[in-house]
Amino acid sequence: MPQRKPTRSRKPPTKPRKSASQARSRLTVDALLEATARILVKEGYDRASTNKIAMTAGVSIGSLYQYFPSKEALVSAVVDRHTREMAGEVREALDRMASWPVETAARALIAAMIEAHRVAPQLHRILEEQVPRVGRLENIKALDREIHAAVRAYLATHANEHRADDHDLAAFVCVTAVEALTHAAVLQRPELLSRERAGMFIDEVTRLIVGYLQPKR
Amino acid sequence: MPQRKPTRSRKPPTKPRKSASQARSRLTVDALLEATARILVKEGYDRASTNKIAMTAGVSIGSLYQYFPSKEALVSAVVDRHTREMAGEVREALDRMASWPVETAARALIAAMIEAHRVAPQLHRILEEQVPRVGRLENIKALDREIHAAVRAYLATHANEHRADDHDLAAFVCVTAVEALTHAAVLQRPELLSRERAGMFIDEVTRLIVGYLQPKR
Amino acid sequence: MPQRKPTRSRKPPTKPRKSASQARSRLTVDALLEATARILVKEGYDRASTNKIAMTAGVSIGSLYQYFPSKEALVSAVVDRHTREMAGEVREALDRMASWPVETAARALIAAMIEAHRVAPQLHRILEEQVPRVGRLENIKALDREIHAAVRAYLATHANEHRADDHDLAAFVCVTAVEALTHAAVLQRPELLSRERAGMFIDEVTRLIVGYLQPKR
Amino acid sequence: MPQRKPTRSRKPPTKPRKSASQARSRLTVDALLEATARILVKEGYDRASTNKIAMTAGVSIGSLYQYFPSKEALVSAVVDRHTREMAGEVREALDRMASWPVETAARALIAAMIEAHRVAPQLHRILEEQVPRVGRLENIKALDREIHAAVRAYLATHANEHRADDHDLAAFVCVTAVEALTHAAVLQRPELLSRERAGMFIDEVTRLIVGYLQPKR
DNA sequence: AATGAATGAGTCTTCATTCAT
DNA sequence: AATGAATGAAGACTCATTCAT
Repeated sequence: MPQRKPTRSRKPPTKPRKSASQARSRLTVDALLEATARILVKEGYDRASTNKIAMTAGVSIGSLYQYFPSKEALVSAVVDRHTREMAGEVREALDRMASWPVETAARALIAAMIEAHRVAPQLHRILEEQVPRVGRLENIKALDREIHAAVRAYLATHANEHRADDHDLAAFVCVTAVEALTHAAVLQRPELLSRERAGMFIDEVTRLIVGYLQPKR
Repeated sequence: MPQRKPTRSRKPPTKPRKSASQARSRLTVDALLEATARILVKEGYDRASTNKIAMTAGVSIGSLYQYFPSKEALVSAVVDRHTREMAGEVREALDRMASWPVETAARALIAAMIEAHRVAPQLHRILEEQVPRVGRLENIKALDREIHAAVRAYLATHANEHRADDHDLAAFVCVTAVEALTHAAVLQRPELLSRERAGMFIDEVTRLIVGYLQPKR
Repeated sequence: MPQRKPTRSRKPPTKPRKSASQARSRLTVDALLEATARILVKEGYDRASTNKIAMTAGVSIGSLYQYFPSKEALVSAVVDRHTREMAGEVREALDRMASWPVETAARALIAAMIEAHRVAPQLHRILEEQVPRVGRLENIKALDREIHAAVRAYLATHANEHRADDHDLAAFVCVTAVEALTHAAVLQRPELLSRERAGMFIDEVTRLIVGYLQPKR
Repeated sequence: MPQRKPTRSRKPPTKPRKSASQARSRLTVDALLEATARILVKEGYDRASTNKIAMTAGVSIGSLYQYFPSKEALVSAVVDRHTREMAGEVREALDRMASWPVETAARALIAAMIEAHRVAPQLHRILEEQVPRVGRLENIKALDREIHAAVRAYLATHANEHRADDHDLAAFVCVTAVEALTHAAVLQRPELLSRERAGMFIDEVTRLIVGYLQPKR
């Protein structure tokens, strides 16, 4: 990622310089985000110095500050990117499952969340643990709320397929439990998610949710 | 190792000579632990400077270092104290419930964990999130493992009362879910734990666990 | 490892682009070494705080640590520079005198050592006295050993011109004595080294050495 | 050395308390000087903290400051004691040798100086190297000057037994050389001073001095 | 636009010294 | 007199950020 970009472009400046420089900017920004993520994981928030990040990105510290006005802004951008990446999987599942029966829906959501957590589990942990403290980087929580709202909506729509009265509370219980299990599995018991055993783990969590929501009978 | 001068004065003093100096030390240490906890919560680990802690404790920085040889030692002492406080409740419940049927046992443990989390929820979060990174302050994790082991043992003993085959996995699921819910409730939904609603929340979590473990029929 | 941008501009620049920044660095480093030496002399090793050094150098403390990773490294650099400066004179004399008769050789070496000590006598003292303790900054001792070895070799080669049997011991006596006298003269009796009297002092020390080495008859 | 002195004296206060306490004071002061010397050698001047000294002496830091108003005063006392101890040997030799012929006198003085340096060579080094810088602890230099004066006087008295015109200069040369050799031998070549070889070393240094002072023919 | 030298507030920690007990 | 808890100035060093080139 210390991209050595061509100092001179092959062709006579047919294309507007702006474009060229924009592409360059893009590369620089990407390199910075990449480096930040990597160092965040390796060193933790406070030991991740902007100088080290710039160096790792193969960029001068001056350039870093050209693109991000502060360390916080930089980390914030990493959070954004990461959240966006995770959100995709989950949102799709949420959309798809809207009309499915409880067990199928639960299984789908759980699988999606596990998948989402696999994107960058260690980065996820760091961001979740160390970043909140920095300030109002509510970005991650937003996804949480989104999921929560979707699940609550699902429970309302499918009210006759489960025994929960308080949909908000039930959504809280389900989402919190699934998140925690996903998180813990990825970070503490990765072996549970191996190709062979992942299905079993999903079954188990599904059972937890289904058992909880099951019609009183 | 300087000389301990005679603790006893000629005649048994009416009041236990809690040795003025010792009492003073105790106060200083307590003030420091208190201040550390408070600042840890308010500022996070890295923003919690020893100077600020000393100032908040109304104690000179020199005194701080007289009692704690480093920032880490100070935080470590806070962790110890906090863990000890939390552990009491939970251990008792674990002991008591050993012979109880699943539902009763689950309810007891859940109630105990909620109670334990009420001691200092925000401090708990900070310690759990930020302290590991500092070092091998495994103190908190130890409690976790202890609970996990106890639950696994319980499941083994009561094997015929539930449907779980893999006791380790089941314990992982139960403990992780209960912990997460407790944690989340305390931190994000304190209203769930109000006098009137707490019972309902406990019911709900108990249902989650019981539904998960219930005999297949 | 940040990217080295093309050092060459399109056309060979008229002036060697001593890269403004490099020149600046050089200046900073020099200022720091200078300031360190000065403060070392004025205050001694431990009173020489890095902050004071930076201030004296007209440089920020941050810059100091940009170039020297620790106080010890800074002092070490001063030692290096000083030793290198002193070594020149002496080494030349050692080379030259290899084939000369005892008296001439002694006189040459003594003169060279006095000259070497004149470079920065007070700094020399501080470095010699206080720096060893800090670490294995053996840099100065190395010069000593070098001189000692050269003198021993000289005595071996010219064995028939003197009465010493144990060349190692004789070298130890000669070098220690000459060093001490040089040192003491520079520091305690600078008047002995004034233009008019320096010759006399050299004569005297030469006599000491020659008298010691003289053939038994 | 953490002397446990009796808290209550055996006998009814027949003796004036003052005396008792004076003896105690003496002991405390001695313990402090001893501890200071030891720590000075082991840790160097700046790392020798008064707290550590007090602890080593088995005395409270408060007591230390009762007897010595500052760290400098404490070290100064150690210097005094050490100088006094060294001075004895040398002064005696200086007295004795006053009427002796050059060679005998030289040998006696040299032997005495070696003996003096043997008292506490490492302490000697520390005091000589690190203490001057602290301040006007001229105490050691005083002994030097005393020796120098005595030697100059000797040379004047025995003017016809040697070739030196400038007695001051000759004394400077002799004393500086002998001191340096003694010092260097003790610290760097202790093997030279072993029972068997010490005589040889004394011979050698004597030859240096005698060769230097010998009548022109 | 990029560079990287420079900045300096702020961090942890030590230690000589004071003073209430 | 002794004790040792408390003090706080000062030191080495880090790192987010600025700015001249």
